[in-house]
Amino acid sequence: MGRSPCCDNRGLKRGPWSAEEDEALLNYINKNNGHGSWRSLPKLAGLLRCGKSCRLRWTNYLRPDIKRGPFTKDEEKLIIQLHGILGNRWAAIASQLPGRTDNEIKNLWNTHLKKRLLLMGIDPQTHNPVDSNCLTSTAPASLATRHMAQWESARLEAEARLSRESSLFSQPPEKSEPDYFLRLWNSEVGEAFRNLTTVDKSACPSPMSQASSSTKCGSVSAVTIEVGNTLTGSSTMAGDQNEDMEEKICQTNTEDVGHNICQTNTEDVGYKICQTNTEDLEYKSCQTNTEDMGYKIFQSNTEDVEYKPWQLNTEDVMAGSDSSCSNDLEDSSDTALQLLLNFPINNDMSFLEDNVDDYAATPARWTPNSFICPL
DNA sequence: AATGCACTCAACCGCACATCT
DNA sequence: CAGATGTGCGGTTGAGTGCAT
Repeated sequence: MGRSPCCDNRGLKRGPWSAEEDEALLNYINKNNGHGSWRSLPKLAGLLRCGKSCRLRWTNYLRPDIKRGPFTKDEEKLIIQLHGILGNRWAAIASQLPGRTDNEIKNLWNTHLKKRLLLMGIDPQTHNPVDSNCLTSTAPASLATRHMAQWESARLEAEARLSRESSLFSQPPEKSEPDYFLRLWNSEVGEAFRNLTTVDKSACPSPMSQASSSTKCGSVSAVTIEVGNTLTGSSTMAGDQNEDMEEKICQTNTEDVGHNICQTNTEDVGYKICQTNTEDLEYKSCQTNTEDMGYKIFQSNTEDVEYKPWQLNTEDVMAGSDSSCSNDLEDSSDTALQLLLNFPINNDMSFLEDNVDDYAATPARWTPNSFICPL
């Protein structure tokens, strides 16, 4: 490959692994209940490879929990969503896709997903619409622009909230906000929200595809989600004033989607993000108090189903799961990742249901309307 | 059939960070 | 605290493969 070796591996084998080498590596790891030191492993396992090569072979190929086979559409959608949040942090993205390796996801992105986004007129790096001059003649530019503008709105809103809230805590997630998103996503609140969306799927396929499948979701007339959490960044902070700050995301019906995110604080910072329908976008967001944070999650629909992952006070939270204890910040901005992953209702990725070849071959199918509401 | 091109994916490299001494 | 060592990550490469000419 024209580069100098990363370590002194003169005399060591390189290139594709043979079945014998795989077997030797597997046998060693199985015998020793783990790989131990990667550097010493090759000698101990009788392999003429460097430790790095062994580690790579194990993590990307031999590991027993590797999922084989092509990526599903859901996995591809999730990768695109996560990439919009995390960027090229393949390992972080892979952590959200059990059985998939960072290498695999990276390859998928570079060989498939990136091209698809480009064909849609979306910059795969920024997830923003590319310059109109660069759009292909067949790409639904205006649609991509609108969708990505919403995506960007949600992202900026979440980032603004993160930035604002990080200043409220003693240990702000300065080092890596993407990790913060992942912690949120993996926290109890995140899980609760995923459950909500899963339940919601029974009535409506997914938050992401609600717009595209609106005609099939007429029974759902109102969905309200509140995130409830009294957890604060400091144990000395009061946790019984949940009402002072609340988040509401309301979907009034499937045709006329509305989000109402309210947050007012002592500095009277106000955000407005409100989406009234698929064509007319408006978002509202206001924060009422910086000291007292409370989130509620509940979902009500025509059957009056409510979900309340409610945490009444700090002690309750601290006595909860490890994910709650590990980082208070996980719950301080629980709607941030939620916003990013579920907020842009119109961030329809139904194009994943069709392959690029179809798109290129029959651009007439890809009118904005058919993109929003595919047959 | 031979050749060239495009694509895929396993593997490599260098860097950054964490941990150890 | 500083240097050494180990590990993980992201970017990149190139062998293998399939398809078009």
